[in-house]
Amino acid sequence: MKKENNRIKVKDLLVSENLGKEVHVKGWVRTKRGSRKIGFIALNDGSTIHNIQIVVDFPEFDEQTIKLITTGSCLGVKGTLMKSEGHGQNVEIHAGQIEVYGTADPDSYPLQKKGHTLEYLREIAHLRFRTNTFGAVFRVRHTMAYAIHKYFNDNGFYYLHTPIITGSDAEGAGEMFRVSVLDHLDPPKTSEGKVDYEKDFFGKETNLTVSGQLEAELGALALSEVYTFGPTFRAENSNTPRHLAEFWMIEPEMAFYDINDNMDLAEDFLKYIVRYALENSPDDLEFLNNMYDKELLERLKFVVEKEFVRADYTEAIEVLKKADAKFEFPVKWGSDLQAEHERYLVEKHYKRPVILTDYPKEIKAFYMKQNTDGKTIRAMDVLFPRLGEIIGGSQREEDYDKLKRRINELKIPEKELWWYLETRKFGTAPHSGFGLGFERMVQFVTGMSNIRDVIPFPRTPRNAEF
RNA sequence: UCCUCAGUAGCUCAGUUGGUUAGAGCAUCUGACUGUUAAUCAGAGGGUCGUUGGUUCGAGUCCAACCUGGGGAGCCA
Repeated sequence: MKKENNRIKVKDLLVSENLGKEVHVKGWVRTKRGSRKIGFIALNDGSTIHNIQIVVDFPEFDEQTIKLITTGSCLGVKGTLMKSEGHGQNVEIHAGQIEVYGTADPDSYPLQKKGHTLEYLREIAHLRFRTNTFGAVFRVRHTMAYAIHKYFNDNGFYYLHTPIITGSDAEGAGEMFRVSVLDHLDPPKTSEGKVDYEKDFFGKETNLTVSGQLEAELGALALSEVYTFGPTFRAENSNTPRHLAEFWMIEPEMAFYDINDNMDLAEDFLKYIVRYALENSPDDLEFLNNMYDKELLERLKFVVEKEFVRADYTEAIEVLKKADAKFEFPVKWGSDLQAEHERYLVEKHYKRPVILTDYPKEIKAFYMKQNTDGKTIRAMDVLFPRLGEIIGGSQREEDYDKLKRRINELKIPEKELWWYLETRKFGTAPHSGFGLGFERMVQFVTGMSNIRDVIPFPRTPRNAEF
């Protein structure tokens, strides 16, 4: 790879053995301190959470130039890499030449040397990358995204790009964002007075996808093992630290996997991502551990090392009924588990991640494979500490008649799903899959408590800034 | 969407049962200092108290609505 004009990244300089050599570094000023004659600049270029210290003999430089070096300004520095005379760092650069690329007026630059609240930084999301915290979070996010692709690639999965714009609301996963080019003040109308989407761009009603699963299934029933990893949209009015209107979802879909194979994959996959982050982002995770969540590293190691507990829904209900805890919502077979129930199972009872299976069919989606008892389906939810449900998946119903009957029972427009049903008509196969919300996984690994702090530009109700 | 807490200087906050001229730390600016580590020390500037309306002789403080943010819940990933 061609490198730009001999610049060396801070990450490499900090472990460099080339003491006494001339080096060129570029980055943004975190702090400047010192006296009349000597100054110290902490410079960061995003390659690592650590800064390189630039030592400046002020009398050797033009006073006007020195004045431009303030917190947030951008510099290129040529100088000599030296063993540091001070404590706190091994090496430092004694500046020979300083070029100021961009100034940052200290009076109006919104970031101080001192820490800020996450809420304040959220308001300046265009600049928050320049803080230690967000540098760490987004480096870890990248590492995890890479780990996901690597895991699937190494295991023979194909990355399938499912559509962002969809013509069906089949899954019923939530409220959708409509995609339309019609004049919303004066749309064309049908003779019945409704909006005439035949006149719209696609000739039908279209929305932003809520899930790539159904399309992924089509791929799996030919390519055997596929996964999607892309943006997903929900127009729900959810105001919580765990929900976004636009988030990234990972959805593997595998032919010939039953529910047990599915669980094995989910557990192995989650452990792989956590292990990969621990091994490849140790500095960033250590920083987050020290600053925000003292038990973070311990918890991550725990997840990697311990086997997840597997239990079925009915068992979980029994545990909850016997539980020595007061719940706001009643525990009853047939109703969905509430957040408090999930938390009790994971944090109090089993004390490790839990995979729950065989839920009542009434509370789960139409495409899940029905058990022979006529009451439950082969669904599995992976429950994590702090977050609750992090993965939802199932073996899919591969029987044409059963699937069609369920679609009709739930009054889902069968016509819209003709293509989905055809896979069960021609060469159907047992298959399974699951969905993982990427940001929730990043939350778990970074320990950030608000999901808005693990995606660069969060989209939430009444907020689409940047 | 519901419950709950909050909104005062650039940032983080204090502000007593309603009472004269609204405070602190940090940041910024000026000065001092030859090795600092969120440097230190001295001084200075900086406010329509979220918005609108109301109660009152008098509102940062009480009331109402709205806006914004945090936490919890629902919906979910």
